[in-house]
Amino acid sequence: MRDPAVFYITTAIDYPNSRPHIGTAFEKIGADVQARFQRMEGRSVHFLMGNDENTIKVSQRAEELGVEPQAYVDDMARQFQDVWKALEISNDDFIQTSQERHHLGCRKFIQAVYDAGHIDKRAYTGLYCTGCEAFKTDKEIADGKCPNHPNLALKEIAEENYFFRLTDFSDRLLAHYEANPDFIQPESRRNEIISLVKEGLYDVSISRKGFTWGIRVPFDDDQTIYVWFDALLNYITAIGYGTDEERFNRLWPADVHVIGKDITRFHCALWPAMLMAAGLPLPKRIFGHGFVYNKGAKISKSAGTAIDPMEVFRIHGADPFRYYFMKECPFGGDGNYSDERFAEVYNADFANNLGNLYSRTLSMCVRYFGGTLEGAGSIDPTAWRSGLDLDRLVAELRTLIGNFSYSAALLKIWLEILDCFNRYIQSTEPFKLIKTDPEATKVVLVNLAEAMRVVAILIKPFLPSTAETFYRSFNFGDARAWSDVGYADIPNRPTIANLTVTAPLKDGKPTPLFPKIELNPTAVDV
RNA sequence: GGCUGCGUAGCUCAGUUGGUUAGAGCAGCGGUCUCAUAAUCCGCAGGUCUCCGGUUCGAGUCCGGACGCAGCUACCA
Repeated sequence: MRDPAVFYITTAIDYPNSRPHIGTAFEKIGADVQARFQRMEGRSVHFLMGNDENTIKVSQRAEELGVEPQAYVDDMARQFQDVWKALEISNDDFIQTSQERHHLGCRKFIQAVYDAGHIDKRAYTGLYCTGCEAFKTDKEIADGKCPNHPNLALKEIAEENYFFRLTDFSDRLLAHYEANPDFIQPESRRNEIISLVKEGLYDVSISRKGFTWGIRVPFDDDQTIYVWFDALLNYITAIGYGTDEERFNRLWPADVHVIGKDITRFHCALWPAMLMAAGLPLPKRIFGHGFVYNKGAKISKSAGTAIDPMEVFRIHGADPFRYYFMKECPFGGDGNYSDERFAEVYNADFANNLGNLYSRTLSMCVRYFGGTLEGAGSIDPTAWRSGLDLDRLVAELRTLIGNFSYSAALLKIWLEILDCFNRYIQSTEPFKLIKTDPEATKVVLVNLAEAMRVVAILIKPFLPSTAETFYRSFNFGDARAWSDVGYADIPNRPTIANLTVTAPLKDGKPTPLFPKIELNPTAVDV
């Protein structure tokens, strides 16, 4: 039995044919929020990401560029990781499927499945383009021709390939879905997969002949392992399958595979069947997230004013970017991006609300008390949240985040915590109170500082930088290190005698964290 | 063509096993405050829940159909 404190989470590995785009980023952010949250809950998290490099397209692309495939994929892997780092993705590992650990694990796996009798050799018939020197799938064919070589006729060629007997696992798969209702999420995806399997699966071709880039089939040197059979295995080869069994047993099975809704079938049908064939345990959960559509940008692109969503975080920072997608696009469903919508959300939720709370709180502490609230430790800091059932709220948030309901969680934090925070200031009016009763004002400000601390913890999984900035704006870290703080710390203020503003100030005022986006006045049609 | 999902306020979405006047945020409008990034706070307005039919004492919620949108249909998140 695996240690229940371990939490192993993965994302889909990406094709390095092009740079990371908004869809891939959406997935990584969603998985990252979960990873960060689980760490805060005290789990020993292992968060894996990677690139899918054993495809024909990689070798073709490398050839076009005149570089070695390995050099090409290494460069792309570096570029991907640069982006993930800029988005504050906290993955613990990044696998490239061209790495030796993956090759060794794949060969061991396919051999095990072969030995167990689930793989056999059959004729594969497909349309072959002599120009590309490759088989073409239906999708790659336009009007019966290869789009790259429209003058050449496609040839129907039969080739001996290895097939995985997926069909044999239909009943066991259905039984597993039945026994484990949470295996596939959200619910709609689960229904789709069940009906897919009920309609009948096909045995799948898992090898190809005559390629040099890729993983050799151990029991047949002429063949390389083909796409999905190789790609899915990254989840186990990355953690030591075939190279470090002790580590593998410590981490497997995965707690959740975070994937796009388009590849649920591979993860929910093929992958479990492969694991069954090899006698390995199945992952506990597979979450198929939705897609982000880029409607607004498409429209404004023609006007030449579009900002590539992937540039947004370079302009406004990773946190507003992360917030936008986690709040505006329900993770299990689809969402949209547009420059206008981004600006609206940013201004309303970041500039006017979150960032402004930071400014007004710190500025009053500095202005009225020189930045130090003496004797804060003996002041009750719960008045700001009177009328709010914080314990209940935190419990709800934990459930929501654990279920990937990020947009609902963020909505709740803004609506119930931040609004409560603002209303407390409004009702106590410390800016008036200071003229008549400095002691009472101090009590209010100690409460505001405490609200800052609570907000910092609540937003930590979503907005790591902002959360840290909030927490470090007072000297809370002297009593409880930021890196250790989790939702369990929310009810317990660390014991600090004097609260001090430690945030950087300029002319006695904090620098606005999120300067408003000035909206271009919309052109008026006359 | 087949399968799946969706269609609720100007925009983005909540609406639990059908049950009282359909909810929220943003945008809009009016007022208020001045600590703060002209932010906050209070209030107002805004919906024949795509359409047609059915089941029911009662339907946004269930059933059938129409229209529209999206995804998948076996190697693109």
